[in-house]
Amino acid sequence: MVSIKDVAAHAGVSPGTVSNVLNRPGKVAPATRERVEAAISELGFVRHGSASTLRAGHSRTIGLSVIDIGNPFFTEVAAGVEDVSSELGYAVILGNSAGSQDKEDRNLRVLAEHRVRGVLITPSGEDPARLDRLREHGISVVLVDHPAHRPDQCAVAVDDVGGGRAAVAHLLAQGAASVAYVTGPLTIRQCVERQEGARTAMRAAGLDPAGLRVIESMTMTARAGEKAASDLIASGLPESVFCANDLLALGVLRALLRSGVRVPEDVALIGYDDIDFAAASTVSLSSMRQPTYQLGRIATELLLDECDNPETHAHQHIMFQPELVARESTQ
Amino acid sequence: MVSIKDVAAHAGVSPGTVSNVLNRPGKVAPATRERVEAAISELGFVRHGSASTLRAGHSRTIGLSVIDIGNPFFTEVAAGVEDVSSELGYAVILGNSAGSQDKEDRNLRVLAEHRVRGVLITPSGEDPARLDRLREHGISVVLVDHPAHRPDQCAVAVDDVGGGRAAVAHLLAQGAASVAYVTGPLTIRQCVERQEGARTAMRAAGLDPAGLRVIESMTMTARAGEKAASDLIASGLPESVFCANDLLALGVLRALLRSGVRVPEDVALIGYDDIDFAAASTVSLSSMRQPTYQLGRIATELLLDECDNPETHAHQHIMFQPELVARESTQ
DNA sequence: ACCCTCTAATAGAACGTTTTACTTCCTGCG
DNA sequence: CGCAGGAAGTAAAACGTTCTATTAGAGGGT
Repeated sequence: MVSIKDVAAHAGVSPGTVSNVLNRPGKVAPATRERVEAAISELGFVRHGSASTLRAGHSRTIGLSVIDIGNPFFTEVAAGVEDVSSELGYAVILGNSAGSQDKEDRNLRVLAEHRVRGVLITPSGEDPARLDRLREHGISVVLVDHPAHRPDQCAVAVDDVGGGRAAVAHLLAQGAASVAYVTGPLTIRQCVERQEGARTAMRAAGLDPAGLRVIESMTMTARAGEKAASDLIASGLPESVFCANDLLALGVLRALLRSGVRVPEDVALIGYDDIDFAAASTVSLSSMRQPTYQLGRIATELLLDECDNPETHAHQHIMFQPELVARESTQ
Repeated sequence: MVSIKDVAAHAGVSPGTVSNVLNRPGKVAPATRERVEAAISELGFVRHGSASTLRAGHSRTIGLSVIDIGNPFFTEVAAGVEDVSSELGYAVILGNSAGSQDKEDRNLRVLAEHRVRGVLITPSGEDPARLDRLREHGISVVLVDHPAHRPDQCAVAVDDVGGGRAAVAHLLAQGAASVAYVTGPLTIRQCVERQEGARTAMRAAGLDPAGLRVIESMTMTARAGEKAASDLIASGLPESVFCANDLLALGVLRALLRSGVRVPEDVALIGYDDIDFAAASTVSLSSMRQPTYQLGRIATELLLDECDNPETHAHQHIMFQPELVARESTQ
């Protein structure tokens, strides 16, 4: 394996000069630089990242820990993260917590061992202590799709209360007099806040928020949505349904149409996330769009700014507003 | 930052012993081991992975380079890769080539610098030279969803010719007398091979393979599928349509239904990949299922076996058969 | 001619592990 | 009693970079 020394010997300079060519090309005379660069490509030298990290004290790698890489929401976030990182020459180590705190802990440990420059994480629980431990090791943390735990920390989130309010306000504006909320586990922050928003909208419209019918599923999949819809049909349909994500909504939609219920004439339906398939389903689905890709991009930019410019960096708590996308299922 | 030396001092042993506790716990007396372990957790020590990699000459990291992380197909592959890696204590560096050779090259370079143990890649082009360069640096390469370039290499693929044949054979068996093939760019190996399979099936049924109507789109999205469907409607509908992936098929389905064409009564329709949404759409979509998650798992197992047991490792070329999943859209 | 500054390059230590060769101590056996 | 052999632990040399201090040389101003 060819090292910096071999390059140095081949170019007739010292290893330090080669290092300068690599890291501070301005510091070395043009003629020498060219000679070194020729030697590099001639020998096919590639820098040993670990040696570099060891000596320099920091790596050009960040960690990304998400809850479910199979969920289109996180996939788009990951795409944003990957794009920015790749532009700035950073590598991304991917961790999938699959909702398990254990797995998340294991992943964070791996990231700590790699001495990543920073970590982007959508935490799967509400315990900030594990993240504080990372910070003690000098690893910056930026929260994604989650409000900040503490002031000296960046976070990029979306207003879930506002989103829930807007979704239900839209249903009510379309003339619905009753609303059901089909949701995932109410241990998940997002589900709870969207529910809270739904109640706010009802209150604003002069309805009793206690009248919100809540159907809670353990998973947030289309199958769970179908199940929820049959519960609704069995116990009497509301005039409108708000689902905590689009997968649930697509399941509800399918089960309703199967049973001869017309959407939106009999029941208006709105989802959340605006995944690609929402627009493509047969009765196109209204939804709350989140700037998913941007979430990933901005979080990464904040993280890398915090790493590369620690003295000028200002911590930011960014809160996006989701955007209502009205389609056939509500009009 | 606490190092192995601090731990050694705190436990009253030498650094070498701490290293042994970490890497070969059997070699150290139980009493000492406990003392060291206590020191480790007391000081909150985490091993410096780069130092370890530098000295040991190899890392516990692999690279994963895919063509489009936004595509559910690759997402599921990634989930399989991540699960196996995480079980065996390996970290995964993610690279998204987005179909660009340049970006793929950049990603491979980053992986080489990180001295990853191996690389899993779905190559975006057909040039094996770049991958050979990795091998010269001692990095094992396993191809995913792509046949092997050379015998001394592992590869995990799916029979795309067979899949195309089975899909079209199914359409013909359902009574269709004409077939259109809606595909992505015919520079993509998978699209070409599925087309070849389709022709084989026609030949086997006594039809002229030249009668296959081919509609080629530049992207493989639902939108492209809708466009393709309007082309078909404008120029006269075939009795059946085979799509190179499910996103195209869902777009075709939607456009057809919108125009009052009944599926499957007027036109039978089959997709490819069997993504989750295929089963969830209003007219559920027939498709060719690929063992996507398994693809990721097995490729990773092969790679890590090649890395961890270089002497006993036997290179394998695995070819899965896709499985026909018949749903409403073809019966 | 002398001192000062500036540029270009170098030597060599340091980063935190792993590993090899070595010491020490114990145990069992002839 | 002496000695082989194993177990447990240590000291010190790597691994391939980066970085600090240092040197050598080239001008430039007085």
